[in-house]
Amino acid sequence: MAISVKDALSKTAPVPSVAVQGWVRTRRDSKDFSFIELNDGSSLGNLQIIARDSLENYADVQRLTTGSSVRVEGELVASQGKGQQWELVARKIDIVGRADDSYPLQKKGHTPEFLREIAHLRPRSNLFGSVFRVRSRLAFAIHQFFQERGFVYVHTPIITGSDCEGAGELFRVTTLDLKNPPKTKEGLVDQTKDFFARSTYLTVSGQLEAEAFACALSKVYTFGPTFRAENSNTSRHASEFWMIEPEMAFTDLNGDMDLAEQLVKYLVYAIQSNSEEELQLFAKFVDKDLISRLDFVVERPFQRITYTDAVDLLKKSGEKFEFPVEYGLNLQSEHERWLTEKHFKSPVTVFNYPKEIKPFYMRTNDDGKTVTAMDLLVPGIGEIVGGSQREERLDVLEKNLRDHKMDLADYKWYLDLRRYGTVPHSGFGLGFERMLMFVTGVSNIRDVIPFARTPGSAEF
RNA sequence: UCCAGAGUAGCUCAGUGGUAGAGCGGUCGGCUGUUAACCGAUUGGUCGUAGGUUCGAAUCCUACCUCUGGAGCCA
Repeated sequence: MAISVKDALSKTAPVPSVAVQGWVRTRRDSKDFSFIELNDGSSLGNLQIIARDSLENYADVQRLTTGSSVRVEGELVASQGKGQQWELVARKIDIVGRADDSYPLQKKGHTPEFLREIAHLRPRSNLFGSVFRVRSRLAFAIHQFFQERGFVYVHTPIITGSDCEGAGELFRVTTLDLKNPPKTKEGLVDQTKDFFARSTYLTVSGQLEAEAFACALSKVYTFGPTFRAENSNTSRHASEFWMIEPEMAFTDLNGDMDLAEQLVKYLVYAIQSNSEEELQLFAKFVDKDLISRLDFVVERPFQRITYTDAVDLLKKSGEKFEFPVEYGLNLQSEHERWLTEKHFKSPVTVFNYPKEIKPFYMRTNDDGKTVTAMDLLVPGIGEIVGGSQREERLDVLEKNLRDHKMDLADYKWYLDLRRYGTVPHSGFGLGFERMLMFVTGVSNIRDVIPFARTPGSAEF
C-alpha cells in the first residue's frame, strides 16, 4: 500500500517498509548509487530516493529521465545529506512509464507563458502544482465559510433563458443545424424549433435565481461556472470562470458589505493557515510582497467610501489621471488603483453609485439619484466583488425595468418575488479566480485556471 | 475591440544589410552523499507566416498570425 510523498515527508520516525509512487523531477548519479527526486503532487516538496547499484534493474534506473513515473518500495530513513529530513532507500523500483528526452519541463525555472502552452503538463511544475492545490483549498474554504454561517448552497442553472442583466455578451446554446436552420415565415431563424423551444444561453450570473431561493431559504450562496462571451483580452478576464454569489433576505447594503469583508478575510486566513508552503513559494518566485499584503488584509478593517466621496477624493488628489474624474462617470482602473494602492493602501469598498451607471435590479436610495451598489476593490487586481441591495419594491422595480427599456413579461417570475412577501435583500458576486490571484500573487487569470478559455483560445 | 511591445535551437536570450550565436537543457564520458552539483565533449535552426526591396535580408518595407503589457467591458 503506497503512501503519499507528503505523508512520507511528515513522518516522525523511520519506517522500515513503505511504498511511494510519482513522477521523477530530477535524477543525479553518485559513485555507486543514484539520487531520484520524486514528486506526486501531494505537496510542494520532493522525496529523495536512494537507488543503490545493487538494484537488479539499476541500469534501467540510471536511464530514468525527468517526467518518468515510478513506484518505489524501501526504507524511510533519516537523510545523511543536508536539505531534507527523510529519504527513501529503495529496495525495489518499478518503472511505470518512461518519458523521452522531448519532455519539455526542465529542472530550471520556466516562464508562465511557456508553461501556459503546455497546460496538460504544467501542473507537474512547482508553481502550477501549488496554484492548483491552493485553488482546491480556496474552494473548500468558501463552502466552509458559508456552511458555518447557515447558508444553503444552491445550484442555479447553467443553461438559462434569460439574458437578464443585459451586461455582457452571451454564449448561445443551441442544437439547431447552423447550415440549415428552420425558418419562420418572415425568414428568420425559428427559435421555437430549438431544443428548449426558445433561445437559450450559458449563464452570466445565478443572481436572479439565487434571489428566488433567498426569498425562501433566507441565506443562500451559489458557487459555479459562469460564462461571458465578451471579447476581453486582459489578464483579469476569462470567458469561463467561477463565481460565488451569496444572497441574503432581510439584509441591507451594510450587511452585504460586512459579509463581503468577512468572506475575503476568512479566505485569506484559510490559505495562510493551510497553504503556508505554497505561499512561501509564491512569495519567493511570484510576488515578494505577498505575505505582508495578506497579513495586512486580515488585520485591518477595509475602507468604506461612497462613490460621491471617492470622486471628491480623486478630484482633490492632485494626481494626473489619463481619464477624467466626474460625478456620473465610471471609475477607471487608474482611479481604483489610486484609491487602493496609493491613498488607502488597503482594500476599499465603494458604495452608493449613480443609478445611471448600474443595472436595473439595484435598490434606489432615498436621494433618488444613487443606488445601493458596492464594489470591493483590492490592490493589484481591482474589482473582486460587485454587489448591491436589490430593489424589493414592486412599483420601483417595474419602473426601473421600463427605464432600462426591458420587457416586463420576461421578468414575470422575478417580479413575483416582490409581489408575494417581498423583503429587503442583498447579495454580491465574488470572482473566484480573482480571489485566487489575490491570495497567490499570480498576475494572470489564465494561470489560475486549469485549462483557461479566453477569446480565440479553447485548446485542451 | 483599441494602443504599445515581442516572435531566432527544447527553454531564456544576443545578433540592426555580408558565413546563424551564447547560456541552460538533452546526449556521451569523467568525478562526486548529491541538492537549480561539478569538469570535458557533443547535439541542436523553415530566424512566426506570406509577399516585397536589395548583388545579398534574422536585420529594411507591407499584410497576416500568435503571444505579452496596458485600456474598455466586468467577476
